Amino acid sequence: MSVPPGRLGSVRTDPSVLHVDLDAFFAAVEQRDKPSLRGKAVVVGGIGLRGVVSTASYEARKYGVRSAMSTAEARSRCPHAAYLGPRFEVYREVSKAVMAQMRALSPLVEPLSLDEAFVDLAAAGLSNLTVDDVEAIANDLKAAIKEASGGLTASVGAGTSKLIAKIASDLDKPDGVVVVPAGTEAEFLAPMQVTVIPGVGPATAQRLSMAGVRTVGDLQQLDQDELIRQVGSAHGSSLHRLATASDDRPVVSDRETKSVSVEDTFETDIIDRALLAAIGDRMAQQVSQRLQKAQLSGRTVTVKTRMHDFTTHTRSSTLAGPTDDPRVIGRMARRLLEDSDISGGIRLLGVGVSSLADWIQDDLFTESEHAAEIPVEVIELPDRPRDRRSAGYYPGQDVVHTEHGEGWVWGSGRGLVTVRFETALTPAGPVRTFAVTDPELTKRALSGGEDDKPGETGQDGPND
DNA sequence: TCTGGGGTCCTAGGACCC
DNA sequence: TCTGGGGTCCTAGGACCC
Repeated sequence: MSVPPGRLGSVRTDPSVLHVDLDAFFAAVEQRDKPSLRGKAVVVGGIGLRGVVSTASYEARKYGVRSAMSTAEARSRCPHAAYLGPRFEVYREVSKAVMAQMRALSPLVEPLSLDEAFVDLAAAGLSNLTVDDVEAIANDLKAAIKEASGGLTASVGAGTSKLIAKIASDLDKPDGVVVVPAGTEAEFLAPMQVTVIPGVGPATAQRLSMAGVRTVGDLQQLDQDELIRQVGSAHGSSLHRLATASDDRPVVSDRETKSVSVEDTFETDIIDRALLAAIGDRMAQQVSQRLQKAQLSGRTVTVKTRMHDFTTHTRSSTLAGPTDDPRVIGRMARRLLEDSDISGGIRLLGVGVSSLADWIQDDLFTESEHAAEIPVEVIELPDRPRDRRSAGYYPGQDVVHTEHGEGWVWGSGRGLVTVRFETALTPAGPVRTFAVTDPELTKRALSGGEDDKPGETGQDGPND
C-alpha cells in the first residue's frame, strides 16, 4: 500500500538546494524606478481591454489582485492602483544582475524564469551544511541581490531537493528564508494541500479529490498503481516520487530551448483572412529574428488560433530540414492558416517553430569560406513527395526545383560540421535549409573532439 | 468584469518501417 | 498470404508553470 521505508527521503543529505524567488518582481522594479509608486498599489500587465495581470505589488494584493486575473477585474477591485504595461528589457537586465549574484555563489544555477532560480550549493563544494549554515548563506545571497538590483528583495527556500526548496521559498514571502532540515521532508509535506506540488493544477487536483486525496499526506498513502490509474503514467509516477520526498532531480543549468513562438490577442476578434495573413507574416518575421539571434532553426511550424469562445486550435507542419527563413516560415504559416476554421472570427493568432534539435543552420553560400568546395547536385522536383516527411518541405506549386547535396560547412564560430543541404528555388528566390548529417560527429566537433568513439553512421538493415 | 504571452511536458492515434 | 509487435515520427490537444 504505502511506500517502503527505503524509498522515503531523497538522495541528498544536506539542504543544499536553494530556490530563490524575487518578490513581486515586475512591480518591485517599477517601484524601484519610480519613487512615487513606493508603498502604493502597482499592477503590471496587459492594460488593454483583454489584458491580464502579470504581477501585483503587495499593496495591491491586499485588495485581492492576483497574477493571471483579468486587468478589468483588477481595476474594479483596486481602482486606485497604478496600472503599467511591462518593460521586459528592464526586467531582463535586472534579472541578469541577480542571476550573476547566484552564479558568484555556485557555478550551478538553473533559472526558471526572469525572477526565479535554483542554486546548487553542493556544486560550489559546500558540504556537511547545517540549517544555520544554509540560513547564513541565504541571507548573504539576499543582501547581495538587494545590492545588485537596486533594492529588490527575494525569498529563499532551501532543502534536500528542488521540490522542498521551491515550496519552502513560498512559506515566508516576502523577504523570507526557510530552510527545511534534512530528514523532515515527508512530515513537512504531509499536511499541505496537493496543489503545493508544482504540476498539480485544478484538473489534477479534481481527479485526486475524487479519489479522496486532498493533502500530500493522503497522496503518500495512495498506492502508486492507483495513482497512475487516476492521472496517467508519467504524471502518476512523478507525483508519487515527489509526494514521498524522494525527489533526486538534479539542478541543471543551460536548458535547451525547445520552441520559439509569437502570439497576440486582438482587442476585437478578426475575421478578415487577408488581415490575418498579413499579421501571420509579421509574426513569422519576428519568430525568424528570434531564431536567428539565438542561432537556432527548426523544422516544425505551428499556427495557433483561438476562437471567440476561447477554444484553441493548432495546425502544424514539419519540413524536411530546419529553417530560420522568414519567407519559409511565413509561407507555411499562411498555408496552415488557410486550413484553419476562422468563421466567427478569432481573438488570438500565434506562429511558432519547434523541433530545434541537433541542427545547425547557416548561410552556406554567402558566409562560408568553404562554400565553393561543397558539391551541388540539381534534381527535378518529384511530382509528388516520396513520403510524408518531404511533403511539408516542398511547398506545393511555388517550387521550381530543388538542389540537394552533402558537404561540410564552417558553422559560425562552431567548427566544422557535415551537412546535408537542400535548396528550393521559388519565385520569391532560393530558400535553403540544411541539416547536420551526423549528430555524433557534430557533437564532437562542437565539444572540441575529446570523444574518440567513432560515430555510428551505418545503415540499419532489416532486423526481424 | 472573462480569461496574456512565453514556454514545457504528456497523451493518443495514425502512418510507416522492420 | 495473413497477422503482429515494437519503435519512431508526426499531429492535435490539454495541463501546467511563471
